[in-house]
Amino acid sequence: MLELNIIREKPDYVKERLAVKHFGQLEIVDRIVELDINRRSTQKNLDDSLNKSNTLSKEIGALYKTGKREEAEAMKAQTNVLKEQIKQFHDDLSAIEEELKGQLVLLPNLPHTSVSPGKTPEDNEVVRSFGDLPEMGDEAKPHWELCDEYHLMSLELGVKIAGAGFPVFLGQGARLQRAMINFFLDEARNAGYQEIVAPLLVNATTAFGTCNLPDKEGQMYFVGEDNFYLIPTAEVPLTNIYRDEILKESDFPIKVAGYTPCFRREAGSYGAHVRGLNRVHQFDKIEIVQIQHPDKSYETLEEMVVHVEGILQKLELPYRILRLCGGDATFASALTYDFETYSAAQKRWLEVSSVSNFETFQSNRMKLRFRDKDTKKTRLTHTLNGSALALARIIATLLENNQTPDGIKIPKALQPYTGFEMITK
RNA sequence: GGUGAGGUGGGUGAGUGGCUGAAACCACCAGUUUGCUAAACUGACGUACUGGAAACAGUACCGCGGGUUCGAAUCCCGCCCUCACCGCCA
Repeated sequence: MLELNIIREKPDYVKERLAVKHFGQLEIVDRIVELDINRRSTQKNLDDSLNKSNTLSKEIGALYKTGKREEAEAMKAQTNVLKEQIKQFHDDLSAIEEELKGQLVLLPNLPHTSVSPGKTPEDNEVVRSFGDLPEMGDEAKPHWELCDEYHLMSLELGVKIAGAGFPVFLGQGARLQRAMINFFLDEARNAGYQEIVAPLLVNATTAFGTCNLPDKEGQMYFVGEDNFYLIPTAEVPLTNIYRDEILKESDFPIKVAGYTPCFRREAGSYGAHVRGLNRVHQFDKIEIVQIQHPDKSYETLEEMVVHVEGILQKLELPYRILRLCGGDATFASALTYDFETYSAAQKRWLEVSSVSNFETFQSNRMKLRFRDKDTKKTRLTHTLNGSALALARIIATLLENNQTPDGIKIPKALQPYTGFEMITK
């Protein structure tokens, strides 16, 4: 949620930046400015009326105390008019605030100045690439064939147990998965992140805090019986740990990491390129989250990018980093880097990580503040997060790129975790 | 699931209709004292909104929402949550 004072002070600048994200409903900005003015004058009226009412009440109390009953009774009549006014102003204010919040929640975050105004994924800027693309020719098998051949994963079994898009990992496939989880968590811990195990079900307030509600409501599984949402990413519980907090500057940076399964309905996204593990309803992910001082958040973003790169390099996977253009960036982020690894058999890049700075967009919703040591006032923090890493697709790439006639090679860094060097039949 | 108790500031906890935005104590912060540390002493010490250049002033908030009353942390109603015991259970 954008900060109201930016909209109030620089509505044209806000519109200009929103245009970079190809946000069409710029009239919302004008409506917000209008509502804000109404809100303030109504607030003033309410406060003034309340002030009169409070003053009268005190006088009445004093009169009773000194035994002047008749005078007190006479004064009570005056309060009736005030009471009606107060009720009216109060109702008006509530209505205005409700609409204001409703409008505010519709605006996406303003993009960072480095974000290009492109529209589609093709317009994303490749920041850098690493590693040589594997050349395997046409006999390279896609990971879904490899999974069958080596009995690593079954989507059919998932259908039997749950439904389409719920993979069941088997034997060496399951062990590979567990190895990666441990490897990624160790990497995060070595980089200074506190490891956290958080709930997989969250309430609506939490989902709102990280902007998953109302913006992406249809993307989350909802447990109606108890009004819980299944988390689409650990970002949701991990960031909300700090909701409604006022931090000290010495608390920065807060670095937490957690492994969780992630649940996504992925409504409406079916087709040829979502085969196998490319897009599933449940996958495992290690998420890193940082809460940082506004002056340092972009340094932190770079640090997180370097962290993800380090993992991909240890896994010996060719990757590239994209700076998302305005049209492809997510609703809440100011700047996002996507990481893609190249899958040899599918001959395409697969997104395996997304690292973002949300600036104050989430913290404003969460009322996550810190006390500025100079001004002593509270300010909103910046929040950042990134996948380090998302599992299902990493496994897809790894299987495809490391296939040999004798089996599938496990990268050296992972071998201590898997306990085997090669996946064999 | 059943029964009972309770939700007050960072923490403990007082407060049953006006003098309470809220005692006291603890913690935190600043300072004094002190070879250092500790202790002791002094002071400051909630959040948000509105008006104001600021100083400052007004308003709201004692789980949330409504109600009674001139006036509610305090009385009434609904909801949420927590704790204890019993039952069930990994």
